[in-house]
Amino acid sequence: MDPQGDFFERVYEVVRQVPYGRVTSYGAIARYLGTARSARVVGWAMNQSHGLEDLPAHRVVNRMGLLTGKHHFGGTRLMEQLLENEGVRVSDNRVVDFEALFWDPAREL
DNA sequence: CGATTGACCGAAG
DNA sequence: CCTTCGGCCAATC
Repeated sequence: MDPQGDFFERVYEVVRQVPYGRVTSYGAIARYLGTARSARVVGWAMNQSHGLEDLPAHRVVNRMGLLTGKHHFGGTRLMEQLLENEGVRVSDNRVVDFEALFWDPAREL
């Protein structure tokens, strides 16, 4: 049961390495993995990550800091609550001070 | 097997 | 400044 191989696994691994109270973007992960132009595939990997509790998908947002994936969190504000629970303030589906909270694996790692 | 979509990003008009 | 288009990879129809 691993049709995608280790690609998705790498994505999950990076997301797991995201520090507490920080957020990253799909493109940042894609760039770190070498699939810079395939940020969409990273999004697909997240789609598979629904059953993964160890995957803080709520810390993954798009490059504008928009909680684009919040619709996939069960149709609730769980994603925003999780973020605010970590001290990340969310205003209208957008991470407040996103630039300061942005964690780039290719830069920090 | 061909066409469409998707939790994106970047450039161009 | 805002809108539109293209690209890139994988999964689903």
